[in-house]
Amino acid sequence: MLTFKQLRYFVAVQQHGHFGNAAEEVCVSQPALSMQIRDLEKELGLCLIERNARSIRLTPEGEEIAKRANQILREMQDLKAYAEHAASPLSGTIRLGVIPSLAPTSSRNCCQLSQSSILHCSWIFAKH
Amino acid sequence: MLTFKQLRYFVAVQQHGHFGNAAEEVCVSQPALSMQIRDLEKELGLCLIERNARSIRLTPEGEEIAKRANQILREMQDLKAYAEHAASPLSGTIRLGVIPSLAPTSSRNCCQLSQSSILHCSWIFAKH
DNA sequence: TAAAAATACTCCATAGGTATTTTAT
DNA sequence: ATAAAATACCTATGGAGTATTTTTA
Repeated sequence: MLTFKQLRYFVAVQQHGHFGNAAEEVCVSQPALSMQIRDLEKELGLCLIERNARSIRLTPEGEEIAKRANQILREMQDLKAYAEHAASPLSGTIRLGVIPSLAPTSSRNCCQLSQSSILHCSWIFAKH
Repeated sequence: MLTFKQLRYFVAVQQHGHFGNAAEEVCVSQPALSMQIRDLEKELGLCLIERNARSIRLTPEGEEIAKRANQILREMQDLKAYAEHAASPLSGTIRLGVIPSLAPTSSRNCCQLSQSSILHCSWIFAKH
């Protein structure tokens, strides 16, 4: 099955043009990364990388796949970022309650409290 | 680590509103799917699904994650589709050679061969 | 000859399956 | 009482590491 790991490793290879360095970047051994790249090529039925012993170059198909992989990885990061944001205790819809006597009638439901009022407020945070 | 599999299983749950049916859809047992969903929620630090024994509903965060997951899965499929297309023996840039004697000088590099000429052609496909 | 990727081999983590339990209606 | 998800437990697959080999410039 096509996996994110494979895409991550492949993008690392694209960026470094070097299996060893790419492996270091993603914190695995060079053989581990090689295997994942191999599985990816097998999975897609494509040769993604031209190996020339001294240097590495992506095939045209490899370039296209890399572009798409990068996009997918970005969206994955966005998803994670959204989750972190949503998980934060200060996120979500917040209902803010103020002791009525501190807020002049005219300013209820507005942002018209004096500084001293604010200093004496009871802040009631309710996660939506 | 956040995985493609987790997103697939989660989207299946969204679509079926039922762990068991979702599991069947993705061809794994219900416990296997439950575990992956659990891992996903743990990974994201979010509750994605409200379990109410008789029914299931996504949380607001779950809905948002599902939307993003669907988008990612679609791009993943696009990537695979592209790969299949690129892997096809008839894809890529094709250079077509014709025995000169069969093609009138005037029509070289054009599509002006007679039917009989075409029938006698040597077709030379060279994958770019 | 040297640098880099591929291969061989071993080990452990984890994904998945079956059986069972828990929970809420 | 029943339907559905969670948990427990076991097994097997495969992913990762180390050591080594192959390849080509």
